[in-house]
Amino acid sequence: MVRRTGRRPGNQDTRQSILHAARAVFAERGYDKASIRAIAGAAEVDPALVHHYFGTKDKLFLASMNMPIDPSKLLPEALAGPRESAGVRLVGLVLRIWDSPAGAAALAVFRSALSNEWTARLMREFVVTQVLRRAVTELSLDPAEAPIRSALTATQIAGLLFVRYVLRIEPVASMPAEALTRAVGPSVQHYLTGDLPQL
Amino acid sequence: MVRRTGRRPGNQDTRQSILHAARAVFAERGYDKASIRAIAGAAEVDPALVHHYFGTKDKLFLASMNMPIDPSKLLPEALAGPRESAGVRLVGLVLRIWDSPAGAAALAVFRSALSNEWTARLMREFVVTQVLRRAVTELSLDPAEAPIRSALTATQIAGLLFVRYVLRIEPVASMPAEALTRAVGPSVQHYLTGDLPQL
DNA sequence: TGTTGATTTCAACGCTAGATGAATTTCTCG
DNA sequence: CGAGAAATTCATCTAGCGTTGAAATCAACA
Repeated sequence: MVRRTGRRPGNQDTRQSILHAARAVFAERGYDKASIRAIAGAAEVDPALVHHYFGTKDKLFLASMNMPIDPSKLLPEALAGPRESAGVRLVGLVLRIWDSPAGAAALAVFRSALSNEWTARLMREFVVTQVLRRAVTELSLDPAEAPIRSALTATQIAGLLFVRYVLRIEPVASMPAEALTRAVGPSVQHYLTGDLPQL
Repeated sequence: MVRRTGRRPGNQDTRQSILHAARAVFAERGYDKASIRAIAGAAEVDPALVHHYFGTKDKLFLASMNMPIDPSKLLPEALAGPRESAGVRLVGLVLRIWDSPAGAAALAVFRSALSNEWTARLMREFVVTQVLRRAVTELSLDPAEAPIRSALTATQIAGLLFVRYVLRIEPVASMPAEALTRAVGPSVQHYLTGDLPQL
């Protein structure tokens, strides 16, 4: 048994404070404009401490995005049930996530995806492998049509998030999630299981 | 007639080169990551010259976005015709603009809209006052329903642009515009003139 | 108490950014 | 030509960034 002397790990509140501050600042400003100094300031901590705990800014970003949402648990839950209402349930799930406190992390990735190339790649891979591909198998779509159906679905959902949370165009910005779900769900439903025009 | 002595204005090539370079770099990198130095480099010009002609970076951005597209001429053209196919024509117009060389300027605003707050406001005001409001009157929508209809339309179109030109998710990224128009047009049409669920 | 090692701070490096003002070149006209 | 104004360049300022390494602080153990 290795008897370690010296100060025991103790105060890891600060590590958590930094993570919380990082999520908030990344969500508000996006990856590039969120400075380590600003995050440290929000956590009332010295900037160097951030590096001491997380190394680089990249790693901090990944660490702060890591915990929040697990689509492998949420998606099947939303997609299970009648195929005819999967679109509505999917939109509802997305809005519920984004409106929740955990949605800050998702918004951070979204905001960062335009200004920064590697966060865009991060988001693209996440969307494609964790969301779309999963939805495809869950709904047992025709493999030939699956890519186009999921990409079209992505257009409607991405646009919804863009207008509601980034551009904040009214009345979409402050509508209750339920009403928005009823309005947008059918379009998604159509992309998932409706007739496709000849391409 | 005022006869000014000294060197006549002459070489305005450089001013134009700077504008061209600015549009290209802004479109590729977005407002924040497009540096004056990079723009000057692309125009093969000293960075200070850019300031000499345009003052600040803000003004350069506005100047380079100024000429390209005039929605007051294009929109009526696209919206005129049967109401039942206005959605398809609108999507077709948008894709034609973005695929054209002039679309670089539009893409610049779009890319910049997430990373920078005042460019987002710029885009929001442009979209609301120049596009949506115009479309509303052109289609003579019910004033009570107009805001929600145009905002929903914005979600679908913004998402389409986001997935096709920013995230570049296949197959939407490289589909011919016509096929995409056929796939997405009906959704837009539904938002413009279809039945709205109770809100 | 004094050693130890984790926690936290301090000061600084190297870099890039937008912006400025003086200096220099280049052209046109009297 | 040479004066004068525009076009263009040069050196530089200030500010912020991520990052680093050494120093200081602190709590638990021997």
